[in-house]
Amino acid sequence: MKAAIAECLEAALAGLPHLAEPLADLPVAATIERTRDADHGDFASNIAMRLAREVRCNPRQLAADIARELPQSELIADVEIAGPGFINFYLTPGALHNELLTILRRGAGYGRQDTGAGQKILLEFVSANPTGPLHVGHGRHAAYGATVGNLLEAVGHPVYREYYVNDAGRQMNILGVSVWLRWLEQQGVIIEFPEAGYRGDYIRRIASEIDTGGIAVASAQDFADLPSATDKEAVIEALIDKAGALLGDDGFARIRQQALESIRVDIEDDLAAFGVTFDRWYSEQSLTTSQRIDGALRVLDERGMLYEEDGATWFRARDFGDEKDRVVIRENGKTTYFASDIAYHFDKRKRGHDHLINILGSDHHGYVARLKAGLAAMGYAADDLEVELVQFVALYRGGEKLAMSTRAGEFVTLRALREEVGNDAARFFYVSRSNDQHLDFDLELAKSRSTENPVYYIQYAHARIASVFRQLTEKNLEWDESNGARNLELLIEPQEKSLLAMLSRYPEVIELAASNRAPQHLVHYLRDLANDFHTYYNAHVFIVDDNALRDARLTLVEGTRIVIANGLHILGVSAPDSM
RNA sequence: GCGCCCGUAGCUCAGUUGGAUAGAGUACCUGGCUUCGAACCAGGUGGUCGGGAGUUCGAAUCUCUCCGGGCGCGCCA
Repeated sequence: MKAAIAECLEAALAGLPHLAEPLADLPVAATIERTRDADHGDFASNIAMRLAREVRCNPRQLAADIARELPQSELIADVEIAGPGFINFYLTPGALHNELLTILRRGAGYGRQDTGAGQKILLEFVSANPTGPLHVGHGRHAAYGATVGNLLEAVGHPVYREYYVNDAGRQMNILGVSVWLRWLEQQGVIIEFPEAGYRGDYIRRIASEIDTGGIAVASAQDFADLPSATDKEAVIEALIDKAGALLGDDGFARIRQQALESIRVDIEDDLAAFGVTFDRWYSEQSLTTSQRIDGALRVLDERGMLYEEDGATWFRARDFGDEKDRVVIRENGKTTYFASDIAYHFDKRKRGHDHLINILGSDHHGYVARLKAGLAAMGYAADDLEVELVQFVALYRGGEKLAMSTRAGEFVTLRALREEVGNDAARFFYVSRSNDQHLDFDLELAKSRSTENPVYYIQYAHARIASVFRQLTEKNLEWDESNGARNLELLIEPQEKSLLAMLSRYPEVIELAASNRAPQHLVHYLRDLANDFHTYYNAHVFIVDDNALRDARLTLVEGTRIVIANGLHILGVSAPDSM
C-alpha cells in the first residue's frame, strides 16, 4: 500500500525536473508515513518541507506544485496540503477492499515480502555456556532471537540459526571437577565442595547418571594437600590438576564430555519446548580440532597483523578501530577465547552467509569492536557483523529482587518460568519491550495476574472470531466468501473503516520490525488490531439477516483472524480457537 | 577516569529513524450483558518527555553539558 503511494509520488516528481538534483539522495518512500490522526488522511509525505530549503521555495507552495502533478489513481481518493507543507493522501474505499481481498487470497502467507532481497543471514543467539540449565535471562535471548529470525524470514532473508557452544576452556574443567566431586560424594568419599565449583542440583543428577568407565574411587587422603579454602581460585586449580593426575587426561575428559553433552541436550530440549530451534550447534572445541584457529592465525600472521610481546602473541586490533591490541596466544602457548572467535566468525562468513547477526548480552558490549576488528582483519567488512545487545532481566518475587548466580545454583530457570507463566505469555512478554531496555520480571505478578497479560487480549480476539464462525454454523448459515467480496462497499461503519485501515498496515509493520530488529513494533500493532476488533465486535452484530452485509462483515472478520494468526505465529505464540 | 546503554503519566512501558494536539496497559472514577464469548467495550482524571543550552519550518527523537541508574574496561569465557 505504502509502495503504491510512493509510486504515485515519484510519478508526480518526474514532472518537476528542477527537483531532480535535490531528490538524488532522498528515497521518496522514506518521506511517506502513516498518519497518526485520521484527520490527516491515511498517508502523509513531508517531502515538500525536506526539499523546500534547497530549492528556496515556500514548502506549502512546493507541496501544491507536487500535488498538482499527481497522476490519477484508483487508490487515492483525495489529496490535500496541510500544516507547514504536508501532502496528505486519503485512500479510496476500494484500495482498502483490495487489500482485504489480498489478505484472504494469501492467507498464512500474507505479510511475507521480499525486501530482504535474498541476503543470507546467519543469526547467532543464546549461546549460553553449557555449564548449567538456562535461566530467565537466557529466555529473553531465546525469545528475542527466535522472533527476529522469524521477522527476517518474513521479509525474504534466508536465515540460518546457530548456537555457539562454549565447550572449551577452563569452565569445562571446572564443570568436570564439580561432577567428579559429586560422584565421589555418592561413592561415600566426602571432599569439601569448592566455592568456585558449580553447586546446582543438576550436577548431582549428572554425577549419578555418568558412565565413569571404571575409574578408581579416590580417597580423602588424596586431597589432603589442597590449598586453604580461602583462596577459591587456587583450590579449583589444584582440583583440576588432581583430576588430571588421578583420572588421567582421558578419564577426566570422559567425565567432562558427558557432563557437557548432558547439559547441552537439556538446553536443546528446553529451547525446543519453548519453540526455539537451531540449524546448528557449533562447537568451540571443533575450531581447534579442525585447525581453524591455527589457520586463521596463520592468515593474520601472513598479513603482518600479529606481533610478539611479553611472551604472548598479539593481534593489532587498534588498526581496525578497537581501543587496544588483543592477545591471541597466551604466554603459556594456549590460544585465547578471542582467537576462537576470530576463526569462528571468519568461518561463518566463509560458509556463504552475507550478513552475521549476533545477539549478545549487554555486558558484552565491550567485545563488539574486537569482533568487528577480527572480521575486518580477515578480509571482510566490519559491518558484515551486526551485534544486537539485549539488556538484563531483573527477576523479582513478590517485590524482592532475586540473585541469579549460576555457580551458587540459586537462579530461576527458564523451565521453571515457562511452567509458571506458560510459553505463550513468556514468549510474548520477553519481546514486548525493546531489547535495549532493562526488563523487570516479577514472578508473583506474572503468575497471579497472568490473565492481564496483553497476550490473552490478542488471543481472545482470535478465539472470539473462531467462535463467531461456530455460531454461524449453529444457526445453519454459511459464509459466502465471494458474495462478501462483492459487497465490501457495505462496510461503511467507522469501526469497519478503522479496522480495514489497520489491517492494511500489517506488511509495513513486519518490514519495520524486521529492519529494526524490533519485535515490539509487531506486539504493539497486534494489541491495537485486537483493540479495533473488540471495538467493532461490541458496536455491531456480524451475523445479521441481510446476506450481503453478513458476508461482507464476515469477510472483514476472517481477514482480521488471518492477520492476528500470522502476527502471533511470528512471535511464536499460539492462536487458539477457544480459551 | 574512559566507553556503551538507559531516564517519557502514581506503576510497567510504546513512540513508525526529525513531523501535526506525546500514546497504550495498569491503577482510580462513570456507564454498558435477555442479543455472535464481559478474558470485552465506551467515556473521564492523570505529563516541565531527568535539568539546562544549541541545531531548524518543526526536537521525546540530533549535538553539547550537568544530574541519576545499569553494564563494561583480563594473557577469563
